[in-house]
Amino acid sequence: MVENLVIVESPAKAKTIEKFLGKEFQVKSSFGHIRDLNKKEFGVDIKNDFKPDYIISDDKKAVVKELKSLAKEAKTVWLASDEDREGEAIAWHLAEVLELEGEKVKRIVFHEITKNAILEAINKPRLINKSLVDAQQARRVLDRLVGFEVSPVLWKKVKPQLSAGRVQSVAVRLIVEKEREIINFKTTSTYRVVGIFQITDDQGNLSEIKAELSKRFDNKAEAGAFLSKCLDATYTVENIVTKPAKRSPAPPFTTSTLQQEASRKLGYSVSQTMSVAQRLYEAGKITYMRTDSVNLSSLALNTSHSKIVELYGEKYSKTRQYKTSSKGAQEAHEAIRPTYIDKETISGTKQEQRLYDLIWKRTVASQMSDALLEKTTITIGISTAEEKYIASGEVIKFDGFLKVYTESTDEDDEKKNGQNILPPVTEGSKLKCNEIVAAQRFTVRPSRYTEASLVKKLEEQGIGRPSTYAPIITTIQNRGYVVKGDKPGETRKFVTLTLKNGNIGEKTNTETFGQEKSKLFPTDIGMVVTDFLMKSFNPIMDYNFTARVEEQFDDIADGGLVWNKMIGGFYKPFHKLVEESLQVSEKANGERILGPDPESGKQVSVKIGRYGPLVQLGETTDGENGDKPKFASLQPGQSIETITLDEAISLFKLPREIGDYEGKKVSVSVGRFGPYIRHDNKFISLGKNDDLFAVDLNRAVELIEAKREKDRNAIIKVFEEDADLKILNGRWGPYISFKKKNYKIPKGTKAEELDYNGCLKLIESSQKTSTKAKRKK
DNA sequence: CAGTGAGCGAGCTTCCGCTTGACTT
Repeated sequence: MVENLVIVESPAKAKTIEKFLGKEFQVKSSFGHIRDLNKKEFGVDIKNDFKPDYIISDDKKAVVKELKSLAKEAKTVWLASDEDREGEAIAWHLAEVLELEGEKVKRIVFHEITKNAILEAINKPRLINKSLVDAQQARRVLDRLVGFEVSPVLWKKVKPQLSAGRVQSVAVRLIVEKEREIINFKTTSTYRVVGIFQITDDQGNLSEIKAELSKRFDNKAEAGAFLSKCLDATYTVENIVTKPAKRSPAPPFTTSTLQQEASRKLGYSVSQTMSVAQRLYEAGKITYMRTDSVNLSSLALNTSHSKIVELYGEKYSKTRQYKTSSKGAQEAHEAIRPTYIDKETISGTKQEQRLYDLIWKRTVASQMSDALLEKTTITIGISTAEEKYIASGEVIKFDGFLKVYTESTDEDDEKKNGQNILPPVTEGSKLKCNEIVAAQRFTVRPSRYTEASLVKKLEEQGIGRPSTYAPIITTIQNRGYVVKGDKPGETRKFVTLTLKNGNIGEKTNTETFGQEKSKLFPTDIGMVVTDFLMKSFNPIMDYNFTARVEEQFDDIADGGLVWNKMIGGFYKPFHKLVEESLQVSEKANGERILGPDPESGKQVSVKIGRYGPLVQLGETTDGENGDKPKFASLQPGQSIETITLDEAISLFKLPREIGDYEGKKVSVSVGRFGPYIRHDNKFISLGKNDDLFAVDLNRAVELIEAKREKDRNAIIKVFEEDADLKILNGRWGPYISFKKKNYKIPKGTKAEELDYNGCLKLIESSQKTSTKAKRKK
């Protein structure tokens, strides 16, 4: 029998700690929370002072059973969950469920997983902090109240299965507002003037200075007038300013900054980053990956120092302690760093190695010296005009942390990271002007959020936690509020005026702009739901809502506020909003009237229907006279917000008949799975580059024949015994098709060699496992 | 798998934060 049972949250942590503690300690994991509010019911007894109804969820029953029996045998149970609100609550739930009382239970916390820290913690046990637990209960109950009262309003007013919540609804709001900002953005242009000057030094070497005019012109005429003024101008260096500057490294990674950098530098999605990090953590290669702390342990600081000295020398080392600045941080863990900083590389998959490399560099760089720079600004005067040219350069005098790592930014503008060295000049020296270019530049419209930049924004507002950033992004996409996608760039013309060799020339070029990859776009549903929530539940949609309730949670944690009193204060006005919103009879469908149809004069409108966004021709009230309105679904890429009358009207022209083939009609239309050709009751998807309104009979026949060819190759084997049973070749390789259901062929089994009985066996065994899986759910 | 869009009502959905597997149709 082991006398001491230590319970931590994660099994990987348990394994490490067990090694530090002697044989008389057994370390187990709770796998996070063991109890939660009842999911099938409302879970909160509103009439009874918001009493929570906690239950042990099915997937935790086995864990709890094991912990219970171990706890019974142990003399002392050490609850070592994290030192934040959620961790304290986990400890409390464990104490309750395992029926631990008095001397038998001890609460301990440690800030780093080292032998010393843990032994120290064991020597300084404390009691469970019930105020902190209450703050968690308040957080939990508030989220349940919001989610389970507002979501049903959406089912009634918009569409079933939708959801609303303190975090997700605000995340969607951010994306919707960004989209409207883009829709409403008015592009303007100015003329930016750049002069290219030449100077010859004493040795006769020629060098070039690129300088930008201090003024931008509003239009071509003004820019042209300026260039004319410069025809006979001379240029003089009027002023040279040299200033030292320094740049400091970014702090070590938190969950959110790791997600951002892995997205920018490695192109990982937020969830991808988290699962790769999880594998590194489980392999003992990095510290815990869900954290909001930038703190490094003293051990980490020491190994960083010696590693930096070893690799780059003493003057590259500068030990730094960072302070967390993000709102609502709870700092239960260290920053994300390599467990062993002296290991520059690791074994593992390519993905793991790249992420580890990023973490290693960021951690090490954070403990390195500042980079020292010299910034030079040269002002060039024009003899015939008042404006000045400004040339700026930057020289790195000492690279410091830049030797290892530079943080990326979201706005990858034209600026290069490299140095821009200016040639040596002296005040008063004359410059020869080689060329002046005045180019039309457009204002840049805002870009949509990436997964990672949304996480950044949420963190800045104190919304969501490290463990929830990735799930939030999945949720808002699963609910159909947001889609991740690309947008092709548009092209536009721009004018450049050039002054060279005493002549002013004009040229018109084209450029592409506004191209976006892997960005978050709101759907029509997302917009309609956001508008509805903004109108009916404004206080909850406020960007500061979370921050304000967090303040109250802090008061609860400090013992200054009783949790169910706080919830009561929130619930009364909130529930009134719920009731009021239900009293309004009309549904929220985002309807927009586009105008009359030029042919029939009937009204054309767009709105959300039962099956998604649609256009409608005619009004329902017309139905009295026998004419029912016509409907058509919007195509992917179209939205209620931006569709034009012309685009809407062309949707009614489907299905479009384009001719006959083999005596049967060929038509084009669009369905749930995108645009298709219909022929002889068969459906063939259109290719990505085919235009629905441009496809002709020739192209259609091509596609029909291609499809026939593919179908011929699809059948690998048929059986005399049963016509329903076939072996087919699909997207993922061979599979068995039987009575309209598909079955997998296990790896190592050759499809060609399978006989009738072999197939039946596979079908039987797969049916067994699938019913098992269903039962588990 | 490729129609649909009236209205009613059965029975369903839904939150956020802690954790890791079990899943690949």
